[in-house]
Amino acid sequence: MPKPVARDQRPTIQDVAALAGLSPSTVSRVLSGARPVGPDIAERVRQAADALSFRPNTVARSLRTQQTSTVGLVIPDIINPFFPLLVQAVERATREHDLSVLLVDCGNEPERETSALDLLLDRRVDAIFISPCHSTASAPALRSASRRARIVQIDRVADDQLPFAIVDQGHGIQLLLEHLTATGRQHIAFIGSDPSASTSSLRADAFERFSVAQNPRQSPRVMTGDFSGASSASITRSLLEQWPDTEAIVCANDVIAAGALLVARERRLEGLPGFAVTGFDNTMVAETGDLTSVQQPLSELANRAVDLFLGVAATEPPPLLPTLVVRGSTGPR
Amino acid sequence: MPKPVARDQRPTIQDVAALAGLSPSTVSRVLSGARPVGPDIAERVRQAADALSFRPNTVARSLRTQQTSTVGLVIPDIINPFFPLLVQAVERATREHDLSVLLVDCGNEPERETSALDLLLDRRVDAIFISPCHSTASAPALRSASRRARIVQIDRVADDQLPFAIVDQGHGIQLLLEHLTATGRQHIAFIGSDPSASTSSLRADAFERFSVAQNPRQSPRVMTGDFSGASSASITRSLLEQWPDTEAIVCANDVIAAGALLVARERRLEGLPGFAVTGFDNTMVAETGDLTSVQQPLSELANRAVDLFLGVAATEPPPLLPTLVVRGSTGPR
DNA sequence: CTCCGTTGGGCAATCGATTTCCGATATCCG
DNA sequence: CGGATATCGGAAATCGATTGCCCAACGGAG
Repeated sequence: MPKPVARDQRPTIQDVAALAGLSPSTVSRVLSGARPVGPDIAERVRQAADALSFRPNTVARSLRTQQTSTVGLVIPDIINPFFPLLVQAVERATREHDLSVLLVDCGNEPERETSALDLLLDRRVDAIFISPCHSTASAPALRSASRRARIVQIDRVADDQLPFAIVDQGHGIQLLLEHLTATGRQHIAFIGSDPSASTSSLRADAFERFSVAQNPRQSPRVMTGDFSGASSASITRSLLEQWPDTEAIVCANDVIAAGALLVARERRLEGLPGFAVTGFDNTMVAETGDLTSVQQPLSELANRAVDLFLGVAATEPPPLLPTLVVRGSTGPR
Repeated sequence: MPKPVARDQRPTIQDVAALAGLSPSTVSRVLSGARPVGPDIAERVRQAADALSFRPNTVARSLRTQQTSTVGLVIPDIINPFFPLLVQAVERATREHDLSVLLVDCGNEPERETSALDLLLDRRVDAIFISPCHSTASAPALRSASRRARIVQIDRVADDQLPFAIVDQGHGIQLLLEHLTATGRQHIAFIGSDPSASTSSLRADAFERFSVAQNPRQSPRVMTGDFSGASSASITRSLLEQWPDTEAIVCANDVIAAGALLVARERRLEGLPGFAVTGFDNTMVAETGDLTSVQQPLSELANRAVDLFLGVAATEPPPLLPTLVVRGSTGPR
């Protein structure tokens, strides 16, 4: 099973010590700066070290120091175009602290999420950043993992007793609704996505709340359920049958919005020029589809997650605020 | 700097041995099956192990066995919607061999790619899977890294002396051109993407080749350069100024195609109903944008990369063939 | 009944760094 | 100048598993 390829041996700290005529302890101290070392000796060590182009064995170090300088990142589904953005942000933020990212995609299945946590714990990662795939089913595994390593929930939350870094979803919805009403849309509907994701339900809740506040006599126009790309076009059509005077549709994410936009285009051709569609997350899909969307401050989110891990930040800072990105899908035309 | 959080100690193999009244060696052998062990003793070990819910320390194991069961995956840019697909495929394929993925995104910068390789080598990954961000600049670092660990190039190639797993790009272009001519398009143009990616230049080359073969008297209509989302619309417009009778545009990837499609839609409105646009990679952008595209067999690609790493497969198997996915962007209408 | 071979358990070395403890100088002060 | 105190280098323990080697027990063959 393991490959028998003979690669050349890398020098160890012993080799460096031998070449410099010093002890391994001294070499270690020079290289890690753990304790002051005489300048001439330090120089000798450095010379020997890069004569051999020595690089310390991270595995041995991890065993001794009980730190792997690695964080696990568990995400629901990397095909969901939001998560590449999150992965990128986390990767950037952790790199600044010399941490590497062990990525696991659980494919939206809580059981795989659980085994991902086990895997990462076995690997003794210093922390696990997780966007829980299910708002309730993910909680027990999270809780039990939290006894073994630092857990930080990011973007989504399954257990609000554990640390989390999140963005204010309601504020995003508010920005969209303000934009839509400011551009003259009165009757606005909402198409949701997988309600078992905490962010989705927060978006739907926020829509209902603002919708009722704005128009108390009318019950909010909400389609709840999980509408991925393909089904969102048909759900849009049935929405428009049910409420034909709808002028704008707020979608729970960009992918759904893209499907809705196909229908919207038909509408526009049929003489409803002002019809608007909005997405959420400002993913590549929003960019390429000319969709108005909401951008989450992902760098800050990732930084906050790192701060929580390091114990720098408090457990529950006020959530971060997203911003609006206006594009053609809400244009007047 | 390190967090002082006191987590409970995990039991070691010594603890299990003590509880079972046996030696660590025996416990190890039972748990790893390295050597046959008496059935009653084996049972005693297993009981003790899960009484303590013992999980072996992967770090210690790695140090001893000189294997980390980890592969590094270096990608140019996770925001490019193709790479999430690749990451997913690699993650799946490696999981089946109990390998974890250490992901590094180099942001299309060769220097960061080089330091990513160093990082992964320091971490003693068993193999590095890399999609080199630059067809020439990436080569030296790859070559030198290959002396320390098994390198497998995946999707893109920078050094054809090193193992690689790739898909036949030319065949994808051929499928697109066949489809376009079969649906009645004669004058077909091409918009390229970053020519320093090996796949991009292969796609452009293939287009030129087939284009000349089909119509020897006419020089191929090719716009080369790196046209990301935003600029692809304007490049499309200038293409159409230069060759006004163009009936279809083949784009080097889905993101570019999405931009071209915006222009194509204007065209259609202006009375050119048959105007077609195609993408490449069949990413989420193609799905949401209703783009005809080419799908690469990514599971097979990832499996082949794993086989190359394990030494199961030969160094250069014939490249895998992609398939055509027809959608609305090449419809008649 | 003896001898040899096999099976299976344990001791101790090992992987490669870090870190504790110790001792030898060097420094400082009264 | 003696003694307390830093300072700094080295020997050896340590992290937690795997594994080479030894040896006891057992079974089968002669």
